[in-house]
Amino acid sequence: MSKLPVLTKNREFQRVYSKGKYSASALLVVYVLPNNLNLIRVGITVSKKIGKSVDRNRMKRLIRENIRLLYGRLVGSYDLVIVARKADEPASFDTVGKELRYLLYKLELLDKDKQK
RNA sequence: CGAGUAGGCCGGAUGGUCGCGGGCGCAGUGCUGAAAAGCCGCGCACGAGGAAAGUCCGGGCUCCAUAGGGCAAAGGUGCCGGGUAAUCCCCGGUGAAGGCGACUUCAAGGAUAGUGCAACAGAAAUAAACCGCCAUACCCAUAGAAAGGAGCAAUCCUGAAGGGUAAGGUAAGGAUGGAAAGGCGAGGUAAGAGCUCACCGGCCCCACGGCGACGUGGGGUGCUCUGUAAACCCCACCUGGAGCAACACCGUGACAAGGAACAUAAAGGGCGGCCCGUCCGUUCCUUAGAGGUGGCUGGAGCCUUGUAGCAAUACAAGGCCUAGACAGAUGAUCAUUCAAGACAGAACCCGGCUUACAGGUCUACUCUAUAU
Repeated sequence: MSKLPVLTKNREFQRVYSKGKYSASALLVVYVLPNNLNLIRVGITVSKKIGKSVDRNRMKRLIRENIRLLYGRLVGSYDLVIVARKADEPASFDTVGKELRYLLYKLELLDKDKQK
């Protein structure tokens, strides 16, 4: 599998926020905007509201790992921005994965037939 | 054995599978390219901390200012000596305070340069006679009196020599206070007072020891001297400003702003689906610098040994290369194990300080008890 394509520029994030659709759950918000690159790019944002840098890094890693595992099942040509929301307890790998699958399915990005 | 003091070290471990970051090597054609090279692929080892944190000090480095120097302002530092690139840091001392002790703590110059402040309490707060004590003069009293206490009063109670007034003396005593006119004892006196004396303390001088802070000893001086300088201030010394988003280079002309011309209302689109509402036109010019590369890790570097030094540290020899990202790399899962894992994530780099921290471990020393 090739490297995970990511969003890097602040401009791209702003475009997805302002023009894209979104869906939210307890821990996450996912923004989606179609692009014409014929691939799916992902950006992850964890603000300082989440906690100290150790907690923010932890959250990012959990999201990134889950995206990596789900990437082969994503269909279409989109830019995604995943925003972490403030939680009372530190999230586990499984709850992040569960919410992410739920949100992506709601946004019709997840192909249910392509189960591994 | 128990209680304690000081300092150092570690900060879960091992293995499997999948994955990430930069580096090196390979293949050289699957893609881009004229090439260099890049992407992709394979392999290899490496990949967060003792505080990476707070950004509180000190430097390196970069740009700006500056002939050199001085003065002033502003800020900082403040016992002595040493260390260092440098410091408000470190080491070794001195003094003071605390502890039986190992040891710990200290923003430790100047209060006769000047100014300010000292609440409350207390008789009085930088200077003092409110009470008390005392001799003198006058008056009352010297026997159930005067004065004192109880009672509206008559009167009763206590009890045996004193009491009141005046103008004085006196800082020994007085439930205050952070601080009360050096402390304590003796002499002295009407009562007292450094008034006199011994000891302690203060101040001044001398000698000796020490580079010095200072210490020890001797002599002199009765000594009128409150605290506060993290209050102003005085004295001595130090300091140009801004920071890696610095700065240098390559560079597209994005987004945006302003102006001019055309159009000014329809369609369409965004604001999660609908309604309402609201926003969005095109061309040219000017201002604008998207993006990328370097800076970016080999350095006041780390380890070992030796020499000098009480030490901080310096020097020498040998060995080592140990993160370098730019939406920002350490994760997921399985197994085993133990003491069941705290605080916490590099962002130009060092030296310090401060703060946070589960637990483990080592060394030196002190005290007490027991035993020998």
